[in-house]
Amino acid sequence: MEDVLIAKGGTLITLIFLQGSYLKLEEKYNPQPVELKWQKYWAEKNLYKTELSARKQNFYCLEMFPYPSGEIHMGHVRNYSIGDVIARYKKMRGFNVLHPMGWDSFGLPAENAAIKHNVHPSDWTYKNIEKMKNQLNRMGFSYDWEREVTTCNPEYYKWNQWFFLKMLEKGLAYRKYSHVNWCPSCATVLANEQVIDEKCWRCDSPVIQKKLEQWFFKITQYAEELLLGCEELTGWPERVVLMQKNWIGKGEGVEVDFEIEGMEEKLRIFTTRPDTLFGVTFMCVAPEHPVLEKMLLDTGILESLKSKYGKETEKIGFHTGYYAINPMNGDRVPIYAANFVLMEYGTGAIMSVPAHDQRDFEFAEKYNLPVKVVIIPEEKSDISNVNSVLLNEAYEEEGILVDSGQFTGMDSRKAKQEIMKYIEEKNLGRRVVNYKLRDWGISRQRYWGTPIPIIYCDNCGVVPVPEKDLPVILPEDIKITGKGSSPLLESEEFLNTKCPKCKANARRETDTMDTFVDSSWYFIRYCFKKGDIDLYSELKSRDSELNRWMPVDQYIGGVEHAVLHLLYSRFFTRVIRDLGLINISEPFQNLLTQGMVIKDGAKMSKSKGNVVDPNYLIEKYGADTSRLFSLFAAPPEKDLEWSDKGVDGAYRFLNRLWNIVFKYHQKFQTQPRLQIKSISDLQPSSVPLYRKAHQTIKKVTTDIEREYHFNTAIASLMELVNEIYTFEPDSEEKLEVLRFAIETLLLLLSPFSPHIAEELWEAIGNNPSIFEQRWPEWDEAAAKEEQIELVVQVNGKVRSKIMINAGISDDEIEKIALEDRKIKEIAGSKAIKKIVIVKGKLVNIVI
RNA sequence: GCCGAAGUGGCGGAAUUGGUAGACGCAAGGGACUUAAAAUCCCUCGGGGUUCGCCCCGUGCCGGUUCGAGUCCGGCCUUCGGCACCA
Repeated sequence: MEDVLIAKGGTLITLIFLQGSYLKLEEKYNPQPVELKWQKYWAEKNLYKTELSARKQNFYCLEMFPYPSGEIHMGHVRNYSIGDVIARYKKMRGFNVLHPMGWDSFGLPAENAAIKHNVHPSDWTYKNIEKMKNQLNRMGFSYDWEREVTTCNPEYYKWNQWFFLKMLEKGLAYRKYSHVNWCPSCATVLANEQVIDEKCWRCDSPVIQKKLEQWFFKITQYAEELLLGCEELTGWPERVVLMQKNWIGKGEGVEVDFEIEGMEEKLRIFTTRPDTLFGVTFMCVAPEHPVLEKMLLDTGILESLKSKYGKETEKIGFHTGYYAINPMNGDRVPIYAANFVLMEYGTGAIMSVPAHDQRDFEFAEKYNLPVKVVIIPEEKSDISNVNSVLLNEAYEEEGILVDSGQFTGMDSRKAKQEIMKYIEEKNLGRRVVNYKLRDWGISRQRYWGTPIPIIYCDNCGVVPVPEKDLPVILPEDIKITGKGSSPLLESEEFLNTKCPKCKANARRETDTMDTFVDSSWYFIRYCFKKGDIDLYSELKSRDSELNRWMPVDQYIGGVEHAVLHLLYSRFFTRVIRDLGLINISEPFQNLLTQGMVIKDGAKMSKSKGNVVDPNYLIEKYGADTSRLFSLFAAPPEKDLEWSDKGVDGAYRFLNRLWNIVFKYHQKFQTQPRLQIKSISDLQPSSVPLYRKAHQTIKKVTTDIEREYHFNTAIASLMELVNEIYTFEPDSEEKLEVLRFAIETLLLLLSPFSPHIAEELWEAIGNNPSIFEQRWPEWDEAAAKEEQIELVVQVNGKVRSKIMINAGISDDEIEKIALEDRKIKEIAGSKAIKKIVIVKGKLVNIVI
């Protein structure tokens, strides 16, 4: 108490001398030492360790893990800043927060680096992980590294192999022939991204398609469930859900069997337009269709057609010489083989209705095939001879059936149903559902991936590696040349093994898994601590860690993963559910897809030379400024236009904050606290800042809760700083109000710019860590304005603004408005038709 | 082609449920401080008019609903994403 009196007397120096322990704050904001100081403190205190106390609610905050390229980029800074704000905010709100990070560390770039720089993919990858981990820590992100996941670690990919075996048992993994991109010159398989303009990325030779036997996951078995599950994705952006739905691509229709003249076999087609069945003038089958083999055609023509299969824009085909009979009307129509018919969808054969399908129309024009109109628009239904009119394009809309036997005159919607019924009754076909979704090919003819745990034995055939022998370790002593077949084929030690069944000599599968397998369940792995885990025992545990944390409460990542990664993860979660490991189906409750970081109107990329290096930003401005700007410049889901000047602005803001705290921090350290009980006890000049502080708590809190609108939350923090700058603390009470405003400000700022908040929090006499503080709460009475500005409109135009007391009655508002000098001038003697009053805001006088 | 999102000052953006368009920041202009500059602090800042009181116009374009529309409805235009022979 004596100390305080001295301080009030103004002899601060004496006080410091007496106490000898006040905290020193640098006069100028120098971010680097401050940030390093607190990063060290947080690490030593293990502040981000995940806790699981039953008293608190759990919150799982997850950001998409990076590929360890060696350098973080602005996209990471943005993604992880968003996640970090949420994690820190939730922690301060009293949740147990799981906020992990890891490495999607298998994949092609490591092999490319190996070829280019002659380093082992493993060394290259782990070195990169170390570098990036340092960068992420330097950004001050609050990860619990005890749960770090590294997918290229056998401890992790062992479970990829385990899931593979489980799926094999359940018939969800199978082998079939499939195409790969093949470069004849490098004699190697190419990934899709290595094919540029149908040429090899390295040697420019044309890429050909080669058929290899490969492993698939039967995701199509879950197609309907994945589609239905979309309805539960209420916390996802609608467009992402829509993209998922479109990707699954459910099509309801009918399969119809057409007899082939002179063959036992029937030709089965799929159509969603049974109402056009009477308009069939020819049939088309995919070049791969098995019926073609029985037709004993010229293989040369067929092969050339196969080479034009798929992506060609021009439609090519040839007549097989065979004819089919339309079961509806007995029409005899030619069967063509055509490059535009896909073997993978439906039955690989179609009925062609050129009058009502644009693709068939183009094909018919090219090969001079007849066009038969069977549907006409309702408004033209009086035209008598429709087929004498030449079409310029197919009529694909619905309409009225003509020339369609007993169905003539029906509208197409009804006809669809009636014809389907007819087909089923007459046993000509059946209703079916088709999906665009294909099974997931997981085989990659690559080295740096999870070995597929399969052994090929001459006696026993395809033999799965027994679970007890997992993991099948990726051999380290290999040579990567980029040419020739997979490096695993060259590794005798890996390749040669014994058959687990008959112990004879056998070969291992040399393909590795698609890296999407790794990322399809890493969020599940995070629920356990680092090190060897035992999913077997999890199978038996009812109240497992897994069920306590899953689903992810908030997932944050780029929209580029809107389909594949998210769909595969939803698939895996269901498989894992069906194994009995987890009791939920949807892994991600809420999804935030952040926008790209743009500079000079284009996505940042090395080739465009418009990249901003986060290292440079950290060096020049520090992590707090980098984080703050990337959160302030745009709301998270929108693209962010980079602006060097804007970064200056964020830095300026933190400097203003620093300077104002520096000005008062010694006073706060020595001044005793006063209790502010309620806003009504304050002297009038204290009220505005106190009120502003409460309003800011409300604004920041609701902005975070409302779709994470950090940009407006930060704007309101800036407003509070501006208000603090105009405040003169010339009394003890006002100094206390100032202290309250600054403490509030630091608490609210802490998730965004954690280091400076922590430093200033300590400097004004509080104990660290600020992250052990509770998030502030606002007092509605204090946040409410006493006086409001009443907007007075006449016929919807603003004519006057009057300050009134909040909460006065409508009658009084009306009276005040009509007595206003300006309103009298305008409204004058005119008759008032109507008066509309919006509580506390506006009055509109209609004359 | 199909599906989706978005168009607001010189720029990034704000306006939460149909109720003051332009919060906050950047840039620009002016002033204070300084021998000077930087930094900092203060003021102005959509366009046009003005008797300096205010008035008119303004959220891609055209129309509609409403006392009142950036916001809702109908029709266009532009930009950006996703899918693309899926029968």
